[in-house]
Amino acid sequence: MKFLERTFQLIKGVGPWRERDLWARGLFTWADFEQAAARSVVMSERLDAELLAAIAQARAALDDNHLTALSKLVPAKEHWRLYGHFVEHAAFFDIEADGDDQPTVVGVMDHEGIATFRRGHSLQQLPARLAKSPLWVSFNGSVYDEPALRKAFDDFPRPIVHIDLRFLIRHAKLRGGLKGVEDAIGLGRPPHLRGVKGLDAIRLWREFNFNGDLNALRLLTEYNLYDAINLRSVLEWTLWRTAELHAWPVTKEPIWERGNVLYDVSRLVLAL
DNA sequence: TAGAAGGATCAATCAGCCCG
DNA sequence: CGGGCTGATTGATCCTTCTA
Repeated sequence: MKFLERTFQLIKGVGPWRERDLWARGLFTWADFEQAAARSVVMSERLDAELLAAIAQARAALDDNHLTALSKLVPAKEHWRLYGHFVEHAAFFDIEADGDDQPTVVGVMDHEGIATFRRGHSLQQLPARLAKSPLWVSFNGSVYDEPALRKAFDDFPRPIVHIDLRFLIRHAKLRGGLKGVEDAIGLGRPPHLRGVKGLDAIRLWREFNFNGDLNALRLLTEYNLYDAINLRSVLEWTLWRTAELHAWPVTKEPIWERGNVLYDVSRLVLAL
């Protein structure tokens, strides 16, 4: 799906309003605009010239896989459009915490696969792992997870782009928490994970930490990894649905299948 | 070309929301 | 609950266009 080249919000002077206006005039992509601007004035001489230059810059940055340059050209609100071009550089992550917002178990899925990090064991390796991915995906992570991690670590890495699904799902006319969204789009979880919620994570951690209950840790870890993994399904579903709602032509790319990764989850949990 | 009006973006403020 | 960012809202500013 080509989302990036359908936005014109690349310069000061073109916001959501002008963009909608261009779409309404039949200009949907950068190429459409370039053709129209070559024939006559589209917005104004000055804005046309600036937008043409910005489009050229964006094209060049795309060719170079230059995420930093692109993230500066496109307003943060539209950063989700970059995902399709940088799937290989994305990290999906979710944290569990104790009652004091101290991270206990953190799940990550990136190009290398899935990984779990736990306080008192492997949590110190988390910053290095996340630092490998310049694009982060989370649910409410810009509000909760990232600040909590920043508080827990002296020098925590920063992403170049952080896509927070909490706000993105509104593009697909959805609201609510991650679990609710999963239900709404028919994304399943195994029976023993149904009904487990964020607040249960606090209890499960205590049962492991104070009583050494290994089953509690297993359940907590599995729950956490499902949170992280399902982010990808929810994100891709949301993008697909957004395209559908806008009637953007969609080249049918199947939504990511979790199968192989779910097998890895079982292995990882059993190895605890 | 100059002045003014209209319209769109931008900046600041506020409440809502979802995380553990 | 406590935290804190996003998105909606409102007011201010900039740009463009119209008229003479």
